[in-house]
Amino acid sequence: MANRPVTIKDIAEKLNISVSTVSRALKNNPEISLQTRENVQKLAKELKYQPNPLAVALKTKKSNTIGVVVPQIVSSFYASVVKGIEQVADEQGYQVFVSSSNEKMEKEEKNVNGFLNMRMDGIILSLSRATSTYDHIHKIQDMGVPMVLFDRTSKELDVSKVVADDAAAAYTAVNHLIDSGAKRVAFLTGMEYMLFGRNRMRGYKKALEDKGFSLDKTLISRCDFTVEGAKKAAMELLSRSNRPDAFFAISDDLAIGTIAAAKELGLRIPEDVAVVGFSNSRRSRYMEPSISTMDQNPKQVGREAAKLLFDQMENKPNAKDVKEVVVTADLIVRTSSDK
Amino acid sequence: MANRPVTIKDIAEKLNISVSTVSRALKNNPEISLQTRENVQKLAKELKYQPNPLAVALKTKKSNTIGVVVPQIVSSFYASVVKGIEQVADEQGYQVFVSSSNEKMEKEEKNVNGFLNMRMDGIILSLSRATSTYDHIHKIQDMGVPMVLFDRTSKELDVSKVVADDAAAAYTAVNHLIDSGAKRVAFLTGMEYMLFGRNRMRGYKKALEDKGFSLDKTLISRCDFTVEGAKKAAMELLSRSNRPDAFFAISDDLAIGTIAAAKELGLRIPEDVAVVGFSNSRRSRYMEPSISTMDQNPKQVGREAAKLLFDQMENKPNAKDVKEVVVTADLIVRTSSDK
DNA sequence: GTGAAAGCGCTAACAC
DNA sequence: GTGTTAGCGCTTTCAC
Repeated sequence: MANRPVTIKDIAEKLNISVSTVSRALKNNPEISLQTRENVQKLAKELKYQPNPLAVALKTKKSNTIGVVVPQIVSSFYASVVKGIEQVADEQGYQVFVSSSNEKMEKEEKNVNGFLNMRMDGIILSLSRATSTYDHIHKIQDMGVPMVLFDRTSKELDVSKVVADDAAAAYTAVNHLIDSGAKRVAFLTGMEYMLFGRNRMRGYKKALEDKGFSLDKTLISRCDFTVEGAKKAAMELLSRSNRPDAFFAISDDLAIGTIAAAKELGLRIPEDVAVVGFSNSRRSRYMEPSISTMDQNPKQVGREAAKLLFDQMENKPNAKDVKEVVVTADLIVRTSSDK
Repeated sequence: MANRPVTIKDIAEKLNISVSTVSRALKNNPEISLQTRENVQKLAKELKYQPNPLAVALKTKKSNTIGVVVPQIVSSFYASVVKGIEQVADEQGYQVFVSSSNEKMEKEEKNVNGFLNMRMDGIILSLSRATSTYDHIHKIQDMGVPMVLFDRTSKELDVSKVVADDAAAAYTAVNHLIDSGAKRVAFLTGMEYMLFGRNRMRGYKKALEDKGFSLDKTLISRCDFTVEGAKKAAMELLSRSNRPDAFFAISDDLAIGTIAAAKELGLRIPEDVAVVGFSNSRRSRYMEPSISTMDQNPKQVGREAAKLLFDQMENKPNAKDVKEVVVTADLIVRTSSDK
């Protein structure tokens, strides 16, 4: 048991050469004779030699790893973002480590420090809800470690970012509803403090305006951010005499609630009331084949963030510039399922 | 920019003492005079000294980290398990690193090797669907690294495991339905190769038997593992003259499909047809307040796995024994929502 | 009570 | 083409 891992020194001794020669031969350094290189590589394979990344990192101050800090791991949005990051990191031969802040600033700081201490070569992070000071973020910058923020960012931070264009997505969604014949599009949103809610409302209003509709404030409804809350709110709207003929709901839960309300009232979807929901997860799309959704493209967010990070790490021209990438959501149109 | 991290040596020089003294003082070693200890610790704080875990790990062959390999990160089940692991690791002062195999054996091996190379002190792993050989698992054992398997395990592996008791959960669920008045409980499951499906079926049959019901095979329905598939299957069952008055569905998607079918047929839930679903995610529970679900307790799975791992790491008596912990699911009973 | 020295596994000047 | 040496930041004998 407890096999000691084989080191470069073991190889050197067996071959009666020096460790530096082994080190060079392993990296196929042309200064070393082909003969020696082959011998070394062959033996390394036989012995199942694996370089000790700790030693390498300690020496070179590079670990070939990147760290990702997300507010929560139990979230299909963040999970998909991570997947996107992993894809491009994989291509670059980097390992990805993920840790979650659980929406706590304290944990976020701990995670960041852990990554920094581990000498990770780059950090991708989405701020926790509780994060109010940015010392740990500045520390990353002070240490010269490449960093990219995504989704939950802050204007106060002078860092490259990847965000979703919520207003544009809402604009697309509402346009789609109107183009499909809707005359009275309701907007179902959450509490006012939600930034993306405000942005999506902006897109909603802009779309109405551009289509020549006047804004009917009674069609805007706020509810708590749950299926039940949405259902209640939608029930109210749909029970009116001049009920809306379409809904744009800013989350998948709200869309689900809306559908439930419509069904309970015996309204057909999308004939009587069309619905576009906003979605992070595939599930909500499958739940109700008759509604269209805006897909936030979380994987794309991850890919873009990773690309930005690698640009910085590779020190490409202008890599140090602070960039902001906007990922737009896709409208996934579903036609009514055949019964 | 690029602030060089402060080292033990920096402290030693400023205080005109040796690095070894600093090292000892930092760990509050009583051999060092209180005076010196205080000086060192004070300066360390001022300078924001952070030990370099790479150097420590290289020297001590201990990294104070544990690695978790999951088949997928986009899954509320695994995400919750990770959360449970993080909770107990946190208490022990360990950092947790997560990586996902994406259901590929190749990636799983890579992840394991990465963790091993990083000298992680323990590994918690759930096998990918594609894993067919166990060399990488045996390697962990050969290196004497503590390990715990969870959820997707293998009888061939002589390792501590944490699993869910699917049969017991199904037994509880079906009992609940019968106790609530059901006379004809349907069982909605997926393909035969799904081990947990078979186990849940066992519990279903056992519950019927213990309640004195004879098994009606026409009430067992297999469908593909999607909402639509379930809906179709449930429609068929519910359209019969002697339709079931209750369903036990082995996943949340299947429960959702069942509900959709019942509603489409104008049947009330739970009055006309009661449903118990199996669930990993909170969402499905909120979606339909009138159905009860079995909650797999994923967080508990994580906590148990971590506990088992730390037992091994701390070399407690009998720690080397291979243990198997069974986590049972909770029945979450929901009563019909008030309209 | 403190210091000197060795060494963890590796890389990279600098020799020759 | 290859070896020698120093050193990354830390811990840990072994001295005194």
